[in-house]
Amino acid sequence: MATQERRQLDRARRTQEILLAARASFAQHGFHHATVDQVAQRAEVAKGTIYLYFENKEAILAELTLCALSDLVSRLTAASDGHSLLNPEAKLRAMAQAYQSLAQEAPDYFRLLTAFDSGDFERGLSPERREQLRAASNRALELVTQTISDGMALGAFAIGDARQAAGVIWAALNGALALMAHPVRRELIATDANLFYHATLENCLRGLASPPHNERSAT
Amino acid sequence: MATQERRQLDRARRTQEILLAARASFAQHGFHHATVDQVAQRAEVAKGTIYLYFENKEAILAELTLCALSDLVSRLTAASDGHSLLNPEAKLRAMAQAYQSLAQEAPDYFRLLTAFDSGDFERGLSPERREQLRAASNRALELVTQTISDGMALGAFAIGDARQAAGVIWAALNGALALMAHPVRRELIATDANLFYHATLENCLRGLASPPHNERSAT
Amino acid sequence: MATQERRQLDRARRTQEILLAARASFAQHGFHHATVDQVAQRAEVAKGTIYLYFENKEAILAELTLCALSDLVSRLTAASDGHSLLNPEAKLRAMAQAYQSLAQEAPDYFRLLTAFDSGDFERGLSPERREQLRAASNRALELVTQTISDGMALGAFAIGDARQAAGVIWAALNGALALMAHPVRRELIATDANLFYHATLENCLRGLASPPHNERSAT
Amino acid sequence: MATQERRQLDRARRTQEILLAARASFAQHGFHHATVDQVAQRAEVAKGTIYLYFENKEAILAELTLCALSDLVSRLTAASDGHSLLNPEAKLRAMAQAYQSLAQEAPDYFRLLTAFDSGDFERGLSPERREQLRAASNRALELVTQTISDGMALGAFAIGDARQAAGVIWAALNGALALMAHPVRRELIATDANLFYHATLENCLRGLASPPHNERSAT
DNA sequence: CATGAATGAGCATTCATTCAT
DNA sequence: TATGAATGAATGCTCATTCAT
Repeated sequence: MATQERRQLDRARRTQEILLAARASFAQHGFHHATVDQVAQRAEVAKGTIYLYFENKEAILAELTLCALSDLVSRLTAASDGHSLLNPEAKLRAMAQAYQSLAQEAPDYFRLLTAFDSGDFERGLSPERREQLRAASNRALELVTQTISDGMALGAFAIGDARQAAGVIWAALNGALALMAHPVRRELIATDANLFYHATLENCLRGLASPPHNERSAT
Repeated sequence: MATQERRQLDRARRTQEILLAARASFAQHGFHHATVDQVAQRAEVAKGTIYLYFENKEAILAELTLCALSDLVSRLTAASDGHSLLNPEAKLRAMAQAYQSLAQEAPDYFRLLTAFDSGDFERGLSPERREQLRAASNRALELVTQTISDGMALGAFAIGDARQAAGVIWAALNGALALMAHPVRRELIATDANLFYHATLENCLRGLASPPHNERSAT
Repeated sequence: MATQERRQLDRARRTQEILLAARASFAQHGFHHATVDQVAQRAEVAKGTIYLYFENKEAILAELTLCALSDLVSRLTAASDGHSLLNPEAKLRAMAQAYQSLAQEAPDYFRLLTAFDSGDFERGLSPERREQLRAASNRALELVTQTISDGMALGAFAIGDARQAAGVIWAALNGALALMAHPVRRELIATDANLFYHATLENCLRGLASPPHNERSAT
Repeated sequence: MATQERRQLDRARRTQEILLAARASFAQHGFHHATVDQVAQRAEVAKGTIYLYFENKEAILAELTLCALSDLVSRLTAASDGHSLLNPEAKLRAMAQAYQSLAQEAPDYFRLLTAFDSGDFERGLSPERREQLRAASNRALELVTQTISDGMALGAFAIGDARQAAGVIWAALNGALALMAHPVRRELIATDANLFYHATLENCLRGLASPPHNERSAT
């Protein structure tokens, strides 16, 4: 029936409105200080309505994080698809840029991912949600891993474990973005955020490409 | 007067007790969920007394973060001092290990640093506190920067900006520790935390050492 | 028109369904904690529909109480009809047993009566409802009163006011059932519920039968 | 130290004030509808203060119930002590009168007892509280039981189980008071409350005194 | 008639901070 | 200086009731 379709559309639209409002509120005040009242007000709904669409304040956060991850995967996929298999370095650069674009264009989304990474909220997370988040994260990581694998096959990367290497890049870029996100830190390093991100990426890539020279000097 | 000295000592001791209690409480429940009551109880002090020593709950956090930074600087200094100027790579490895040891031996301190990095609390931060935090951070970064400078002078590192390079390492290691701190992430990358940290570090070092090969393929 | 009849039947059926659902919900969670949502769900009706059949949550309760009273009257009538006018004591015993059977077979109904007796809900009771409840109660009491009157006429009971005596029996049995309904109380008295109820009844009956001996010793 | 004494006195006084306020509020609106705000306002304290003295809204109720039971025990004891062992009937009458006086002079207390009897609140009752309540109830019942035992020894009562008989009286008087507490019920029985209570009591006493005549007609 | 989405007042409870002693 | 009782604003969540479709 058309009515039912309409219903579902309405529901989806309303859900989106609430998510949007929550996203803004969380970004502005941080998850802990944002109140459900604020979200409701911004979404122009009654407070109770929120609870018709989400079980919890935390559920909103989880959903939002999922959206952020989904956004990330989209960007990474697009970046990956836009480059030849034969040039894995270029592909990685494109993906890194996609990551940065997320951080710049949707900083609130990025903060959400960061917050999730830091394990700040895990209390009221249902197992299914947790699994969804894990799966989405995995999709993102897998894209990078695959690219590195391709590079290894081509002899472009002198690396043993592709997935680990993907993690290393992820970690480094994460760290770079986190550092740049904080005024005090940015000021400390005294480099433009873009440049710094770029420098981090290139350092990683050089590291991937160069053979593991003797670490005998270690320890 | 001896009385005054005594007073200052008492005050310092009491301050330390409160900080210790707060550190434990914050670590156990997280900053937001830890209550001043708990801190007071653990410190065996009346709640009001807390406010004689600290302006705020946030001020305790700031002080604690400062302690954490100070701890970090100590460890880095010790690591730096233990190695010859002539082997900057070894020195960097030692400093990285010192960083990791902080994260492992004083995870609560490390979480504090991470939380500060993520800009989670800045609301009630007095300008002086902020400056103190900046200065301490700078001291830490400077130690790394200096080592890299030395390496550049020795020709060991093919890098332009030592401070930036220090930042890159910092960012990467930070990212690695952050990722490994989260069970879901750790599981995702499927590598032992120590190994992953080590891999990240070595990748950075290789990146520092290898000359900037052609980036023509970059966008 | 047949349509109208159909309508009325439908309405009645629906009303019954809702009442049944409410009865179960109220019994399970207690009136205060049962929600209209639950009732609606159990009745397989939309929440709004409830309000087409009942003005209020309280109105449902009132109606249910009325049903309970009606059930009681039925049982009492049956018990009364099953015994000869010539043996009023046996009749009273039968009626008391009917009362107990209600409490045992339909404990939710009985709780409703008890709750009504305790005056717990009177807020949103319309005057008509109140009158209906009074009338039904009166019917029940009248059956007992009549039996006692008969007994007085036969000389079996040495009592002045039949209605008052009926009230006394009612009160006593009520009290017995109430006491036995509470685990703590039952444990306290340390008697089997059935036995206790029986003892209460027999004590009442002995009281009815024996002449009012000298009360001079009373204060 | 005098300070500490003062403290304890203050605390006790405040506790009493809150209890008094709660007692009034609960009586006026019923436990479920009374709000902590109301209690606080009536007690002329801030809402938070309530929670310094009581863990819960329910805890207030429990304490209040305990007070009510304590009051009851006092009255029963006084009534019991005022009469000779040699006249157990008079003693029982005095105790019944004490019970009634509680219901009349402290109807809110009595409602509390009734509510507790009806098992309305048991959710958040700590085991210790429950035990306290049981113990107090037992003390009350024991006073009646003892008197009946004495009467049995004197041959005044033709009864087998003293404790059960005490329960029967308790139940009957409870039922009488409950019935009289409800306007609709009182109107129904058409007797003055005092008279009805008295009639119930005397019927019980007659029942106790008269030998168990043949129940052959039962069933 | 039936639906069920929307409402928003209401509530118990927490906790950082103050201040009289 | 130390105490800890008092404060009261703030918050997440519930649920009876309404009303547009």
